Amino acid sequence: MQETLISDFEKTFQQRGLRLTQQRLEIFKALAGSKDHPTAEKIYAQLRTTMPTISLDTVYRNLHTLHSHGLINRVVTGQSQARFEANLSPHHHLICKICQKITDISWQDFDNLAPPQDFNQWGDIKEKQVTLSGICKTCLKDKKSS
Amino acid sequence: MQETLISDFEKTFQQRGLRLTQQRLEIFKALAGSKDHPTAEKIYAQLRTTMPTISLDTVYRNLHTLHSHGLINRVVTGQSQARFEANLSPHHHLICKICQKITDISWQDFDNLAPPQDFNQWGDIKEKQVTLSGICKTCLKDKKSS
DNA sequence: GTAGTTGCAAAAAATTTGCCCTCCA
DNA sequence: TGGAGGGCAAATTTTTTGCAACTAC
Repeated sequence: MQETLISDFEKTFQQRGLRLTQQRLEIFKALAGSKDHPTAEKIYAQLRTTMPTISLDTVYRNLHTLHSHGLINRVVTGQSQARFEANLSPHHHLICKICQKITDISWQDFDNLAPPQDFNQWGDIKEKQVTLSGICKTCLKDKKSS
Repeated sequence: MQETLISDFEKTFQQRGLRLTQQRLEIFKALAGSKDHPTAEKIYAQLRTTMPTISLDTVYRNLHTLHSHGLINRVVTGQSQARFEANLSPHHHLICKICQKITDISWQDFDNLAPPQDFNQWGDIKEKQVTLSGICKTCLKDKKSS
């Protein structure tokens, strides 16, 4: 399943005339292999352990490239630090206001809900997604004990 | 209606022991009186015309203060620059991927939809909101003509 | 070979902080 | 009048860019 993702990734690269560099592959693999919607800094820190020469600007540059080619998503949050994910299938997010942890969720009933007609006057709607925010179990416990 | 907002604002300040300074009032009024979900920079630029001595850090500081006291919202977006609004009633947003314009929308059917039970295991959900993104009419036209 | 990419360093953009003076409660 | 808040400048944080060297195609 991960391999499928990666071979799709390689194909898309060829189609677009982008070069498949080691760095790009590693950045994508890091995203595809994690569930925590990492920041650029986090990806950088992780990759440095196995690829000590990679630079932070390469991570930023490629997150931007991958995003603009629709290969990764930038998560819609209320934070200023960008968070990314390789999961492109429609889904939604739960965000903890304290620890900023992001959890993927699916919400079938919402997905089946058609937006009101008049939204179409606005223009061309490409994505609809729900952001739920609050305080996660772990942070609730921490609050009580402190 | 704006006056109600502002008097609520003043009351909340008293209750919390926060001081009602000219700057805070102007920042709040700028937000309450605009529909475009401005950034800190935009508010600063606007206020400078009538209050030339206000500083950008005061704007930032107070947006943070107002937000942490629940008097304003930070809009959930996929941008890194923070956008704010004084509209605290539950509503949703349409965001243009090109010009970044944010439009308020209401979506009754969604508001009536209860989140799946199992989301509650996650913790305490405080807000649920929809972000629709795409390309607005104006940007669609610009694309065609270019 | 050569255009697209990288790493380095520096710059830019966005936001926060320390310090001292001011002004609101 | 005491202390929260403002303005200034400097620092941090997050992200972008210019450029020479490098490498995938």
